[in-house]
Amino acid sequence: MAIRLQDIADDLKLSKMTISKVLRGQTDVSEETKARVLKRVQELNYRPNISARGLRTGQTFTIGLALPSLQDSTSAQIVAGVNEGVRPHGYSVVITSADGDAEREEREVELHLSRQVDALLLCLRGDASDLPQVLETTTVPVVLIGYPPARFNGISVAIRETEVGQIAVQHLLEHRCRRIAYLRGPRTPIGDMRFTGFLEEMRSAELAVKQEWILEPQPGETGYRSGYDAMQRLMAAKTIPDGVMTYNDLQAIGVRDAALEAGLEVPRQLRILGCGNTLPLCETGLTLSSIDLAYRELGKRAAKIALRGIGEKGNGTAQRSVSLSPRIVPRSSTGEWVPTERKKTK
Amino acid sequence: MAIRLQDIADDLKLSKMTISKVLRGQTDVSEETKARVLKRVQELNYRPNISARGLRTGQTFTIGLALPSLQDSTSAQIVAGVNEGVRPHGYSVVITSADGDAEREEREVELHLSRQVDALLLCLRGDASDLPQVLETTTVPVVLIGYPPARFNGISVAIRETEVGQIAVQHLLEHRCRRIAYLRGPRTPIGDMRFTGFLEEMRSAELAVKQEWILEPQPGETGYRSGYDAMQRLMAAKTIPDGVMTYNDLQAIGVRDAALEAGLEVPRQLRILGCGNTLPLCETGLTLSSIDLAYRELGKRAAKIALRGIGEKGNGTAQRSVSLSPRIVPRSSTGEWVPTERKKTK
DNA sequence: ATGAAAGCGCTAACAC
DNA sequence: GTGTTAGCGCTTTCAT
Repeated sequence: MAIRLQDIADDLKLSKMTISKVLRGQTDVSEETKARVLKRVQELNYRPNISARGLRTGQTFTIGLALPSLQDSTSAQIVAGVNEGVRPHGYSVVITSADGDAEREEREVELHLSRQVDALLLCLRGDASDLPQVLETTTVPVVLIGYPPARFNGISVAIRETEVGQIAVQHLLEHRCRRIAYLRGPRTPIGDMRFTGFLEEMRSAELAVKQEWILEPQPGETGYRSGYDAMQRLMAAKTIPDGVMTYNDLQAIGVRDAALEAGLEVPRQLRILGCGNTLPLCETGLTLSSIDLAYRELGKRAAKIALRGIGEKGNGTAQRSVSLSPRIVPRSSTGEWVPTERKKTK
Repeated sequence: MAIRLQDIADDLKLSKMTISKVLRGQTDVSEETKARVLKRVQELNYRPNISARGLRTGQTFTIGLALPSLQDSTSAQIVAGVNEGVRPHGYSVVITSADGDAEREEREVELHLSRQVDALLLCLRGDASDLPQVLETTTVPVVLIGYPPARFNGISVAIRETEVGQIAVQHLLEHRCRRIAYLRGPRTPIGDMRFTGFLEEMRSAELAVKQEWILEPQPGETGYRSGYDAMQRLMAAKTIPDGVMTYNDLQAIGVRDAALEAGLEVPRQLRILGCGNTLPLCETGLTLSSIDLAYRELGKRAAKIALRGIGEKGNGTAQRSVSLSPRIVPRSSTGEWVPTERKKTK
């Protein structure tokens, strides 16, 4: 077994209480004993047992992060952000993944509660319509990451997904697009919100939304191919759009390739805007403009809010939900046509 | 406070001992009480306090994962793999990141030990030369992910990095390359091993290794630009290579772009092999051949080994270290020149 | 088949 | 300043 408080006490002929006090920085200990204790603690490499402390104090200094999956880059960013957010406060993060399974989502939450996490960060599957039932009978602070299901009235942090559609249209308009096509994502709340934003902004710009320029990929098909296929369909029509916005970056690359193969000039004849800013190919000749979704920041904010929520039992200065605005990352696929220019290295 | 064993006991007019037994599947309880207990446990939504259990049994059912960073895709894959590996055994994973800081690496380990993790998975910074000192005074099973520093004699799991260099050369040879260039990564153990493998295989194929075809990027420069610049240097020489292998995929894309811009035909005149298989652009016209490093599998294996190590106190059936072989993922950048062909969708 | 007692390592509350 | 007592929620051991 590891070394305990009692061991130090015996060694120093003190009571373990004194050791405990020193370790927690209580002031009612003489400088001398404090020094002796600290020294011995160092030497013996003592490390407090957090389980025991947690049992006594009711705080585990652990927060749970329940994710729908760990495969996608979104999750990875959230994980990084949450870690960053809790670090300054000495908290640890326990991560679980439901791997897209609704039932497991429920079990995940149970697991975290069982572990007595001080707070729970919950990120539901994109198409989840209900909150895990377990949450109804619990008192730990929960922060939802992403959009909450219907009747949820707790705290949540999310990206303003409608703005995604809005700024996309704005950006394309600024670059003189008038015939804008939209490659929808799946029929999830997020997909719908982006689309709503798109429609709103098109309307307020008094631009026509042609039915055939709104494309919907096959369910489960949101990869490169769906973008490629979509662009082919667009080019088969009488009028070809001069701007395309997609649900994610991979689709945008598909759109780009289909367009280039058909001899279209990008961005002169067709401007392409991806979404997610997930591709690291930022310096390629024809670089993809995209929309940054700030998931990392989202995770960080969620963590901060949760941590603040731990102190104030009931509601107190009740935390408010937060939403973050997406941001256009302009690159050459929506920019002017500039023959690739590079700095010489010496 | 949450609901406790005692609450159920009171409610059912039993002792908490009986409840505990039922919950842990002991057999010396009558079927009838068992049923009653289970029912009430469900209704009251009881969840055992794992801290308390851990305090008593000495097991926390938690394993620690200490990473050097959370930003890169490698980490994300390891995280996913570890999670997958522990799930079937009811373990949870606590993740920490040192964010590239050597001192924090030490503190990370301390944190995990303080949390009484049942095992620790440790992934050191690429240029770490020493094991955290804390480990010398601990007894929890440690599994090192990646290559161990010099005098480490514990268990580790790693990718066979020398094989990376070897299979790269083999693959290029099979595709009739004879003038092979190598864009080295940083001077880390991993970078060195890959290079060693490269040299070995070149030697056994009796191919010349020209000094000017071994390129080394500026320290800290392993992105797109370093590949682009490297290729420009290669093209400035008298003889241009007919095959290039890089340290990562982004560099390979840089190489590709520089080559294409200069009018070289890829793969006919120049075959390019990346490393890491990290770019999701698998379906673009000119797709990048790469080497899959199986970090996810690595994480999974590490977890499994650690879990097995928990039971067997001392050494027993002492676990052995494991290494995984990298795998070529051939695509068009090293393949024959095939004009992009695509299936029509109906 | 059920339960009482003891204790895991720690800290809050209160002596001295 | 320092030490004593009690107990967090659970399981191990041993009576009944």
